[in-house]
Amino acid sequence: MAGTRENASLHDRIRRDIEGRIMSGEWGPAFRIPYEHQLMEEYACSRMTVNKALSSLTERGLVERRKRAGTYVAVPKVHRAALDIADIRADVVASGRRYGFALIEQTDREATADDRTFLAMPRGRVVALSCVHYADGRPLALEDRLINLEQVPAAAAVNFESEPPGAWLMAHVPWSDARHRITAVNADTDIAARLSIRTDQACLSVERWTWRTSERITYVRQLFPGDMHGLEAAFRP
Amino acid sequence: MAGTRENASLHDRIRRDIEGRIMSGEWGPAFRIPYEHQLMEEYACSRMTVNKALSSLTERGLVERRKRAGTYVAVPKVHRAALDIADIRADVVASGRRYGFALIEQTDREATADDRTFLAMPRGRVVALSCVHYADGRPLALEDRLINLEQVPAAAAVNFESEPPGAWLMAHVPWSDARHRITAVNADTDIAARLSIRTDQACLSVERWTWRTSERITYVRQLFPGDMHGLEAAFRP
DNA sequence: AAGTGGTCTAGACCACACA
DNA sequence: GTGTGGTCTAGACCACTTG
Repeated sequence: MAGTRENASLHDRIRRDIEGRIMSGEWGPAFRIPYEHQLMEEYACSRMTVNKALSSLTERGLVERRKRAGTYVAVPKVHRAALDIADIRADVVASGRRYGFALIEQTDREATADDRTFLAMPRGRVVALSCVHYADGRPLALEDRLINLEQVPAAAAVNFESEPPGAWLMAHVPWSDARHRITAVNADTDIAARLSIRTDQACLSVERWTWRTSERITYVRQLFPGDMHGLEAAFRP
Repeated sequence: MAGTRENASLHDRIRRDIEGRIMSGEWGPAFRIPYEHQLMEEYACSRMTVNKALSSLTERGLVERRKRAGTYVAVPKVHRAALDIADIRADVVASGRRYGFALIEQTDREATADDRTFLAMPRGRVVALSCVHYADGRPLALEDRLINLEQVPAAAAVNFESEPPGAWLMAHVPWSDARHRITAVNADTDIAARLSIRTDQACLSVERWTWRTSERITYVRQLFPGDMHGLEAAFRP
């Protein structure tokens, strides 16, 4: 077992040790991990240090702790993946491609019935946007967005021709929560025309509802040609 | 500000307080959060307690800490979403639907060139599986899977007609890391036949490579009809 | 040079779940 | 009851970074 990191804190080393034993299968699911007092002796440290390591493992879902019973290796039930959905412009620029942006439509209107559903607002004004993101000159994504003007009045004064709405919102509006829905859809003729793909081409649809406290800030649907874009997700943050 | 939870630990309350100030926009991006010593006085507690709250916020990506400089509200750069990809059988059962499973093919073979690429193995034997998952009698997903027999020799003796491979692996094989790739693809005639959908129907493709330490355990691709299945992701791990 | 956060200690009391 | 983990204290030393 070469390659153990030297420059790590003690609680980090304890965590890695236990993690290693779990990952290798040495300590299988439902195995009872030594009590904190035993680990204290083993590592010759205080209980807080041991506790920090075990708490970290609990947060990561690798172990389960029950008072009086002890700490057990968890039986994994799901693949928990961390999906980093970046602002499209930042994503394109970061990958060294040339970013382009075209605003199709920007309207400021009293919320329609659909708008009110998507933004869970009883009434008020919204900004509705349609735009296309380009990477190296090719259409990368078609974006349809609603912004709740009751929550983000400043959005009414922004000209989204110069700055993509996602980037503007990310930088100017604090948000606390978001839900994503990822599906696959066939391009209709309109979508196909916007994205320069054939009708019926499979597209990845990423929908996102963004909250601040209990109020919805924005709803967005981004459509990516299926052959041009995939979401990559790594296991656990 | 009603509704503050009473039965929470102190570090939890501190974390929520700060979280609330950030979410509400009161403390915007790049705002300097009070020093730990100030928070100690404000909450009349020890530094460790304050530190625990701030460390938690750091892990969640809401603040950034720099020695000598202080703690600052982070500028969010990505939407980090936690994607829980459950074992399909568990998922179907949990949603109250009837689960069905059909094994199409199970072969035990010397790894082909493709197999070796997917599993990053120089040589050895693999199990290759094709199967269909059903929910309430309708095809929900087409699954193609490779299992590295060098790493999971027990898989050679399993009859996957009675137990879906995903469920078996989840319960029997410890794994430490996984990568996911999510794309949209058009169904070819073969896929369409297996899933009882029309050719060209958009499908959600979820590919997963699973590691244990540095060895790859399994590769799987699951295809869901785009109109039958979406992935839901919540903000934050 | 000084002040920040990172880490750690050696105790302590408590709630809770199990025997 | 008893022993577990959950939480907290009042200190301490250190590394790092910035003024």
